Amino acid sequence: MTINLKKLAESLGISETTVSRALNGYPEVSERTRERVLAAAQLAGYRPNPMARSLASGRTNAVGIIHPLPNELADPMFMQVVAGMIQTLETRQMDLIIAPVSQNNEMRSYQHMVHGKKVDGLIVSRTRLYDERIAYLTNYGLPFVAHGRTRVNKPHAWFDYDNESGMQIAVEYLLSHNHQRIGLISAPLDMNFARQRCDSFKVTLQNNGVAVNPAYLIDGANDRRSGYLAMQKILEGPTPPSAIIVDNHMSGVGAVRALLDKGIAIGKQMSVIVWGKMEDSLAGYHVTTIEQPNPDQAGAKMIEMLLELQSGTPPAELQELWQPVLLPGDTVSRYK
Amino acid sequence: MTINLKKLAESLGISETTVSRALNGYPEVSERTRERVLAAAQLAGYRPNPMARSLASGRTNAVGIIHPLPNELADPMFMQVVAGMIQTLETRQMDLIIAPVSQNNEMRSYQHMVHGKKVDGLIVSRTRLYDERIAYLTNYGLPFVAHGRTRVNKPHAWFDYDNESGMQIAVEYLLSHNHQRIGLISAPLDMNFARQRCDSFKVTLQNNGVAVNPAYLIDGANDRRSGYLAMQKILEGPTPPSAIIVDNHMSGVGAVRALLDKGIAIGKQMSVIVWGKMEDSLAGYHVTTIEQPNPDQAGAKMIEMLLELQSGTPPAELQELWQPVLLPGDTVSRYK
DNA sequence: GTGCCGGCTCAAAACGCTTTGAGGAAGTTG
DNA sequence: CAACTTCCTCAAAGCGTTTTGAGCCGGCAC
Repeated sequence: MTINLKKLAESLGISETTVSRALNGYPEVSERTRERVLAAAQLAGYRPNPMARSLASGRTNAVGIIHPLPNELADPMFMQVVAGMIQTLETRQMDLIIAPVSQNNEMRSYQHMVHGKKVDGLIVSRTRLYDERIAYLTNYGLPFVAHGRTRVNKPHAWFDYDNESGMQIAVEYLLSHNHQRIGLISAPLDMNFARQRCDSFKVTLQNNGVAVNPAYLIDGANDRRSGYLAMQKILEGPTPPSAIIVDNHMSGVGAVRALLDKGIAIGKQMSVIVWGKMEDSLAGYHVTTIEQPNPDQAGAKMIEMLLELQSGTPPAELQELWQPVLLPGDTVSRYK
Repeated sequence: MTINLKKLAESLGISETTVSRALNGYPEVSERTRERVLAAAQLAGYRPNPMARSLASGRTNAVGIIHPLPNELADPMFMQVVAGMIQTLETRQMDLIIAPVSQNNEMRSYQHMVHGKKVDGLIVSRTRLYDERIAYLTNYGLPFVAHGRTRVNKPHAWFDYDNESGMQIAVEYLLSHNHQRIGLISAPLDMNFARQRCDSFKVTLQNNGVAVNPAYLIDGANDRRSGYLAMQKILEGPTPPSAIIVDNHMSGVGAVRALLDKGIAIGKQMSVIVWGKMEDSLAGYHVTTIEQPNPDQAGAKMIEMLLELQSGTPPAELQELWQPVLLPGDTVSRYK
């Protein structure tokens, strides 16, 4: 049926070894032979069987990313990161395998991928404070790059945007606009990014001599509904804040929606900063955001880090922190 | 390092054959032996190597779905479909592999997956009128289920929502609200769903004695920006329509945004129906929509169809058409 | 007691590739 | 011209499974 190495070798009157080497660019093959082989392979439409290849070589030429459904994939920024990864992988003829997974089976999925030797390396997204997955991968010895840091004893490779400085910028921006009562809507605090942002939020306020009001701090999920509810709850208090920071895109969409529903003038009655690009989807508002620039390059960077890891660079040397920036919109105004 | 069949068999003093059979539930193994094997495997933490398994058996226990980046994945309905697929696959211990792909390399990706024998079957999403992918898969003989129909000579398995009837419902709903000048914003017409909806749009109008005004028909991409521009263009005409149907979610978001920006009262000055769930993201409006119910069950159904296909059911018997429904919101009012 | 059948088990041959270790044919050196 | 390289090529041994075909053993029918 399909053509394989053996047939190809036979048709050329050459051994399988030589053909394999010619195709894979090994130096111990004469130029003349290589050309003959390549031409014949091309002509015959030969494609090596990846299963056989991995079985024999122990490599898979694929990197994986395991993703909780369905929320996460909806984040436009995440998709751009993935796009960047793919582009980098394509140039190296490697695959990206996204294994989506329903909430609870996450660890099972990791074990499956790792133990099943489906991939040479893994991208771990949305790191948690104490991350079981990272402990597992470290222990197993499979190369991986974490999208976000985590608290773990052995150093690992990670890529992250600076959550602390980003939050500091946001808070100080609001302070400089005279706001004193500032609220924060967080993703679950066992996620590392949420924790870091929350901590930085508190520290920055304190450093500026502003007391933190616990009633202004709400953590939920990172989805629309949760953002909506959080905003509702904040508005119900006796003295609502004059400005709100939302630490993730999806909750941001929900929170803005809650304000709209309550008929509150965004940017006038209530200033809003959301973490993550908001596009132009929000009711004519151009939301002031903390952005993580160049997500596609971030994706590319993570893949490059993974490849370096595979070629022996120690994880401790592969840690990358990029700076977020504040992008002013029309949802923050001076408090009077 | 890791344990394999051979070691397991040795430790039990049994042949590899028998162990393999015991684990895979073949009947030619005595109950006593099977129990011993299962216990030992469990204890040793044995997991068969999927590469070796596929190489030997020719099966992969995985189904694939190739997805253009980045737009498509952002559609919330699509994510629900995927979630449904995963759940069904999990019960059968199978994997879903999403291979994201940058726009142009789509065919290359298909060839890679198919020829590379990475999957036992494929879900083809967003079918086009004349679909190269489907021709390729049909020709190659790999089982696949198309999400959407296509024009092709050999019958294939497909799942679809009834585009014609859905559009008919939408148009007649507007007609019954006294609208006569009705516009349509379409996804690219080489996509099957867009074509069918557009055709049905025209037919329904004509059947009701209303002439089709070509100036009211705009097709673009299925993304936000395109929807925004399309709506702008429609509004610029000398006699804009009094009602608009948008045939896809992403364009719908953009189109509504355009109306907001122009300060046009949605549901009063301009009635709007969008195809696909709009959630609660849109500026306080509850958009009237044509919905495709139970997307998760749709995903499950598609996987089941694929499995049936693999066990020999002819493709012609695996064609499923579900009915969309109109969900009234507050963006359509009676035309006076 | 012979023949046969059913229930278990096994050795060996795939599956399609990579990699190792060996070796032949030139070319180079003394 | 022998000895040593260097360059290229090859046969064979894996990689970890599944699957095929054969064989053994006990029981049952004649």
